[in-house]
Amino acid sequence: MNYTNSDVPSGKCSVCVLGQFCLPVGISPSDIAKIDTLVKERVHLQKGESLYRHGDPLSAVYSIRFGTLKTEYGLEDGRQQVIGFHLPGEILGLDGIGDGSYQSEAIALEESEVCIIRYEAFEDLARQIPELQKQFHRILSRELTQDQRHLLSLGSLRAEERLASFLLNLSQRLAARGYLNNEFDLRMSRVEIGSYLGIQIETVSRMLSRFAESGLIQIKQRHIKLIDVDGLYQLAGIQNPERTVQIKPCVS
Amino acid sequence: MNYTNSDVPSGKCSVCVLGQFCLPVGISPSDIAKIDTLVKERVHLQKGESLYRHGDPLSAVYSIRFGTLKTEYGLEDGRQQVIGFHLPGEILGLDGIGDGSYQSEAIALEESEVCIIRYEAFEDLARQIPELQKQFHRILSRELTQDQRHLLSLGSLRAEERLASFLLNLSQRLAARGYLNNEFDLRMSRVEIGSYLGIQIETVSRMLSRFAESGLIQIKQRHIKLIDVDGLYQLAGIQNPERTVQIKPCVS
DNA sequence: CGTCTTGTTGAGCGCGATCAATGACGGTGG
DNA sequence: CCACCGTCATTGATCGCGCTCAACAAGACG
Repeated sequence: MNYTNSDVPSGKCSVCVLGQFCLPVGISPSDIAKIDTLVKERVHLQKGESLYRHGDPLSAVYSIRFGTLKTEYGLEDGRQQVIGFHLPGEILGLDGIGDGSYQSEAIALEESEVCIIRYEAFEDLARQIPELQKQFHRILSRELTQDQRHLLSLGSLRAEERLASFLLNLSQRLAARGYLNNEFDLRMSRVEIGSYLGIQIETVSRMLSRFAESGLIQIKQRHIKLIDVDGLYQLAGIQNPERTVQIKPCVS
Repeated sequence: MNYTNSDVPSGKCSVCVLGQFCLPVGISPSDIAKIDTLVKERVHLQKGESLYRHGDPLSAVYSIRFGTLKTEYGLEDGRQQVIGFHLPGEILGLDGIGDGSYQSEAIALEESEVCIIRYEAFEDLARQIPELQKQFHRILSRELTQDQRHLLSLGSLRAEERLASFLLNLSQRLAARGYLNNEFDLRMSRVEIGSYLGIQIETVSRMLSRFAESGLIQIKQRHIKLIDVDGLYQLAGIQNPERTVQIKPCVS
């Protein structure tokens, strides 16, 4: 783990391109300057490095500047469950607030960098800036919703449907960040996808091949291209939200 | 749904026996008095009634005074996943904060009563009482941890293990509230347990019968008695936390 | 008492797990 | 540069846990 204490412009929230997805949503420039004083340090992680481990005392929460991380939750017997994959602008370490120590482990899937948000100081600042408090609550709440969708997937969907909704969820989140969303690289291995979806890697592989055969996607190793997005939505058991938006104006 | 606007003593947080599990943890009596002015209304629910539905605009979060509720998350095609079972002192409706409308539906499993916590006013108060803010964040964070355990269960455990850890989790939460924790009534149907655990009701039934045969539990309809708690922990793939506590002093 | 809902138990099947072999890269050293 | 190796992914063959379908039992309720 490589700590960087940086006062260069790119280290400040006020000029960070992720402002619209990260903590500073809906906050006035003068208040963002206050956040700048709070978020001064960053951590640089190589692929495979841990940001925090289960049981580490909570001192900070983290926002991803670039890169991808996974969080996983382990059993005494060694079995591990991947809980989430995390993209730039997302906040990590929130499960440490409850009991003062992280419950999961966060590991970089590629070279990544995260901003350190000292938690004590952050809570103080959130009390001073109502919009910051609101945004933090929104982030926590959306994290809950994301986990609930994940629970629905593991509890009620078949392997095929889980994989389809996983790909679509990833695509949506990439799109929200302005990345190319119908063609991207999977930063996680088949093992990690399988763990996340509660299925075996052979099943992941087979389903991806089947999707490709059906003309829903193209896949070469970890590079994936979504061809028939509507078809994927149909498979996932949910409607394409973009379609819903397109149709609404016509009926109302 | 039956609204009650009550100024009787029992309606106040300051005298509520749930204070130690609910919002007012770690808050001074004078500050609890402020919470009293916020939490004046309650809702009385009959079995089967909804507290809120998916899409309802968020106006409040709720704390359970008595009774049990389930939250579930639905798919367009009708499939539903039970996300959680909720006991007195727990906060409901947190998934509505993210986008201003509830993402799940909360339904009473028995006659229940919840306190209405107007959300706007609550956020204001949380800014004035640092300990209230801290406690709220702890509650949100623990909710995340609970969901993560649930994900581990659905993603990595076999049916038998899921059921064992479900029973133990319920038992722990009942114990924390001072209820009898080795003998209690399941407030939820087999269908609801099955949905929660991502297995079919026949499997729930069979596993319970098997547990009873093995002498781990006694069960008659919805009344359950845990006989061999350590055995259940072993089945669930986790260690009995009470044992860990007992052993620790010896080795250190 | 019959009816309806909820839970239990049995029999057979199928989805996805498991075991196994092969293929595709990427890195490393000769 | 290619040969070698380790890791990761794909594909096939077989197995088994849990699903599905079905019949029956036990309460709950009018």
